[in-house]
Amino acid sequence: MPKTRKQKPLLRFAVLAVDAALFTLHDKQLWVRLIRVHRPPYFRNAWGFPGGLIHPDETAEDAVHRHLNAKAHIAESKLYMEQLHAFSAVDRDPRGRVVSVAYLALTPWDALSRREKNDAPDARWVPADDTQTLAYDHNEILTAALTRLSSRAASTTILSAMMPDEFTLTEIEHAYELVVKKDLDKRNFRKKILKLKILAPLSKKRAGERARPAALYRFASPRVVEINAL
Amino acid sequence: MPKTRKQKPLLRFAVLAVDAALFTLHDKQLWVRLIRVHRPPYFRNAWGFPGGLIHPDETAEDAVHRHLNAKAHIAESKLYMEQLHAFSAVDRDPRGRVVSVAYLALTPWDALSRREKNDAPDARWVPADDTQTLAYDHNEILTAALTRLSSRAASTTILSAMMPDEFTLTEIEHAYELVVKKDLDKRNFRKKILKLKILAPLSKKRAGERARPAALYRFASPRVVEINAL
DNA sequence: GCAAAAGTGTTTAACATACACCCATGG
DNA sequence: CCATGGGTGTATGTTAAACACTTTTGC
Repeated sequence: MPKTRKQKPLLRFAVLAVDAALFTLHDKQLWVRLIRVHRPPYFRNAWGFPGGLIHPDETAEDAVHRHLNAKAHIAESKLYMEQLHAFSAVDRDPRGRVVSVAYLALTPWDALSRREKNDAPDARWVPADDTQTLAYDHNEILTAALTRLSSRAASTTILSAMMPDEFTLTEIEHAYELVVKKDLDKRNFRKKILKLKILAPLSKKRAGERARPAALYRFASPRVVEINAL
Repeated sequence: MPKTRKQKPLLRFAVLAVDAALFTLHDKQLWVRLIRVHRPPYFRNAWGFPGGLIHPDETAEDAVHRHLNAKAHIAESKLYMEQLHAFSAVDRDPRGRVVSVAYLALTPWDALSRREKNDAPDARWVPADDTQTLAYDHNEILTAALTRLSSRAASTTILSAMMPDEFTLTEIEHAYELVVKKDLDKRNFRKKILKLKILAPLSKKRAGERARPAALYRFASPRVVEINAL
């Protein structure tokens, strides 16, 4: 991270921005969306979260949607968002005083268009635990987002916001294991998640996988609800 | 709550403020600190949370301390604070675009000076579940603060921030009952809280209460830590 | 001696955890 | 027929919840 220096603020008042840590599950990994940050002399070809200023006539949530669309090429279909934290360290942006309201955002991989899935010169998906240095205080935001994601996974159905419409019990077990970073016992996990009644069984199986076909499920409710999971 | 109207913003950019929902426990009630809000023509002799603008050279936390001191006459001795949520509804302040970062703040009653305890023309303590209409969107902030307080009480030692240095098991049981709004079983509560090892017994009792003297305890750690309480 | 609050144990049900083998399919 | 991942049950320990009487003090 470039060193930030105490300096005369460029702006008389604090400016308000948003940042979004957007995650998705794909190919047995947790991915986060990064965009290129090129702000010489402070950041040259660095990467950070999509975000930007809040307009006078929009809420913070509105601003996140707008910037995700413009900078990260992510439309808001099936996007789940919750506010994470307002980051207000005086020197968090070397250009001046910018307070940022950070959001945790989730989307199923399958809900993304081809353009959204693919990397571009100015936007890409990277593994969420890839410990690269990000622009501004975005490493701090990333840590907060991963911590929140993990704790919400254990107490809500938040993972429903990253799962495809249909999935097997093994797939959702892997999703939990990725997010809470802990191996789970297959039999105990299945007993527990089925007893919670948050999944609805589909009357079909996924065949053609050179192994025994797995039963398919979907989340019973499209909403994120509190549970006592894990 | 005064009706807010869509109107031309007075400011070109969003202005950043903080608000603090400050609670304390006293006399078997949960109290919240309110200050007088007099902003004609929008609010005349209304009440709301202490708060105000963030200066360019201070963090949001700094601003909360400053405004609590100036407006609510609360110094920061033994003040516990955690960020609640940034409220960004476009019309939340009828005077113009103001985004507010709200904080949940707690203090023990005993840590307050006489001036801080007493009501004044511009500041007073009111029962937290007193359903009066507050200025701005402060009823919404109050609801969020009470919900957060209750859920944090069940999963952390956050109530230590409102307890006196020494207290009886009955007193802390009443604190939990007030905050989570649920009656607890005396025997089960004592077994559980003692097994958690978050309390340290003092070698004295509280006598002179025209009943059997009660053993005194303090919190073993001054920090708020995660537990599996209640 | 009586009013008031402190203190104390047991039983039952639910849940968490640990653990290993057979099954259905594709190649 | 074999490699792959799907699917299943039991035993044990821990925790949650329900429940009532005796003790110690001040007045």
